[in-house]
Amino acid sequence: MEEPKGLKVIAERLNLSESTVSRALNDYRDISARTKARVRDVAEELGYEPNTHARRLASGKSDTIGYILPKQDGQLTETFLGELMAGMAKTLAGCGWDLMVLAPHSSEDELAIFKKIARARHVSGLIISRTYIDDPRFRILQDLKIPFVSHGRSNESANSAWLDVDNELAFVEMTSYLASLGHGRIAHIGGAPVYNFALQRADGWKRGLKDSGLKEVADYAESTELSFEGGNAAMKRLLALDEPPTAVCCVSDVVAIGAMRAIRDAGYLPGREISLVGYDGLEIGSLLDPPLTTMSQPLQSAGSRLAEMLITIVEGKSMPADNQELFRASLVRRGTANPPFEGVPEGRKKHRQSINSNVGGFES
Amino acid sequence: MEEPKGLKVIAERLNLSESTVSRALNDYRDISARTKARVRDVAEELGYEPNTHARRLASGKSDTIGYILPKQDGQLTETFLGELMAGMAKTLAGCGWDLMVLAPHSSEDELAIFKKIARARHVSGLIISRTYIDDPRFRILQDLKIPFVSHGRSNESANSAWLDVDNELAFVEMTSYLASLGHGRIAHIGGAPVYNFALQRADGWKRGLKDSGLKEVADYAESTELSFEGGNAAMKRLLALDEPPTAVCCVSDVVAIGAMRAIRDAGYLPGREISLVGYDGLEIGSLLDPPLTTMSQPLQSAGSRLAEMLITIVEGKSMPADNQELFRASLVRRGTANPPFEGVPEGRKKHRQSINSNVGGFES
DNA sequence: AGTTGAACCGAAAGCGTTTTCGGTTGACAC
DNA sequence: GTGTCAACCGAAAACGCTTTCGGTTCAACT
Repeated sequence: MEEPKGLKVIAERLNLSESTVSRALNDYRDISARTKARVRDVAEELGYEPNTHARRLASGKSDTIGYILPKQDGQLTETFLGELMAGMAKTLAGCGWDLMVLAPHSSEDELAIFKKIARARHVSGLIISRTYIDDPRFRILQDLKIPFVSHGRSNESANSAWLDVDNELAFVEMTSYLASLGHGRIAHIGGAPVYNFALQRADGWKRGLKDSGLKEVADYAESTELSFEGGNAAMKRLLALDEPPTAVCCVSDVVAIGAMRAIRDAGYLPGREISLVGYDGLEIGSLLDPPLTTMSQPLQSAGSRLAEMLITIVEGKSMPADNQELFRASLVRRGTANPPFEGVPEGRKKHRQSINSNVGGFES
Repeated sequence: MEEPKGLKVIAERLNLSESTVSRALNDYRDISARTKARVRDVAEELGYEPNTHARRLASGKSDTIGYILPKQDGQLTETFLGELMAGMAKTLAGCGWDLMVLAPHSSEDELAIFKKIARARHVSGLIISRTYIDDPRFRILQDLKIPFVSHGRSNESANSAWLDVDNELAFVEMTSYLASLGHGRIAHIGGAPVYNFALQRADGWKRGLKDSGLKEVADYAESTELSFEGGNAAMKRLLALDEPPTAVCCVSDVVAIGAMRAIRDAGYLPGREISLVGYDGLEIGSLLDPPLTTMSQPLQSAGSRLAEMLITIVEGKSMPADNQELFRASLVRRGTANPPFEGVPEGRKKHRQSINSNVGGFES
């Protein structure tokens, strides 16, 4: 049972040296095809698996990349983690690389992790997400010479590698879509202006308004935290305006769901008196009543692409700045975006009316 | 800039041998306290970080555990991944261990991963989840002598390590709770009877019925896939019964949400004519209308505990069978579980009534 | 004075690869 | 027959750490 493993045994079996076996396995070109074949056969037969640590020590490579888990501050914002990581892990595995996850407790902890990696080099590249508009991590990682790619852009990302969704375009489309339905008073509930995507989405909304020939009303630009309560509160403020919007672009599905609730509580029906569109494409949105119209982004492929990009960078096959990709979100039409309601505006005052009587009626 | 790192420099600086430095850093007891302190100081000053691969090669340990990502077959079932993994990663990091994630494409691929690990030993332990009632992985991992702990039990888990939620107890409590509210006709929408948790939850429901002196009606035991559609379909079947239940225990929140929709579509209001309770404690449930009553399980701490258990097993400090822990789920009272509706049973025929008029009214 | 035994530390042998550097062939040309 | 050049392969030195095994020193007992 205690068979001595390693290159050694397979070398002895073939009367070859260990170095030859090693080079055969690694497909060096100064080994004859015949020898390679013989080596491979025996390796296969013996179920040989090289010792990862020895290999990495000798080669000086780590074949490992790390993914920094976003802090679990929000609640269900992490719905996408599974898919994203699966995407990364699979393509990495395809290249013989490993995926290590790092979960910093705090920002200082994150920095400590960076420093450790810079020295120990046991992780040869990093993927970060949840980028801020001004994100110090870009500078830090560059200074530490740690290869990385970010899921999301930043002001600092001009010459680093990133993959992002075209948030601005998504919100241009979203806004234009609502305008094309006939809406003229389109508001925006955005996220805290520290996150870069929040900024981009707000910009997209503004551009969408302009493209549609609508003017931007200052009161229609709300900003809130990325939560149900945040969306709820923001929507309440919008509803309290003298001239409330007839449609709302929400920075995320969660915020949109909060807004839906506020709309309901005010006696309206989301998608009828007030249309709204979310962002993220959460499955859960389709279970709502009415189902939430939203923009969805690719995740599995994003994870996969992030991994690919990082590998080429780590291997020096491409420069970071040459790896900047924009994915595109796509509109998922469900039930909450419809032409403006032509009915009695007084509905607003009747709080307990039969607002939900046409459940599901939008989907048919 | 190219300072030679390693034990060597710090040894030279102190006129010590590398071996002494190594042992000082690793807190061997045959090194004087004074020397240890000096070594540590210099190490600190130099920002020394041991080379992971060299260390692992020499020591024969890998200090790494792997987590097998559950297959992404379902849709939003992976909501918990972020929290769980954060829990694992953090406690592992505290012990100097790494977390590697593995994402098998298929069952065969999973097996291949196991085999590779068994040989390469670059991962010294595994955490698996989504256990089946008859789960071949337990045998395989034992045969391959790979230390592991499962998140969830199985028929095969008698003498292996696991951490699970007491699913049965949770459903006993859930059922009893509904009974205590006055319900006499309590149904169950369960999951596919391959998953162990599905079985346990069904058992809990049965025991809960018995404990409450209710008899088990065969028609009330539904089984379906873990999705919105599954819950929806199952609920429709229940509603079509001559004597539909007045309350339903659902195997998951997602299923419960599907069921809610079916209830609505039939012209009832979830939580009024028909009560229901979900399971998982998804935040999203609180955003529904009415908010979903559910059982929630601890996740971050589960991840943390899983990691702790596995470490002690890998280090040989405890036997797998001595690491079996049952966590407890807790009832989250929201809006969908209430005393039986005393109103007109004819409500059932009026499809388009004002069913949503008392939105939120259950929570005050 | 001799013995014992902690208490400390150094030398050196690994750990299992990769990789550089030569060395040995044999073929082919001159 | 000497030289040349590929084509192949082996020896051996890393890689940076851990760990075993002794060896020295010095205090404390006989």
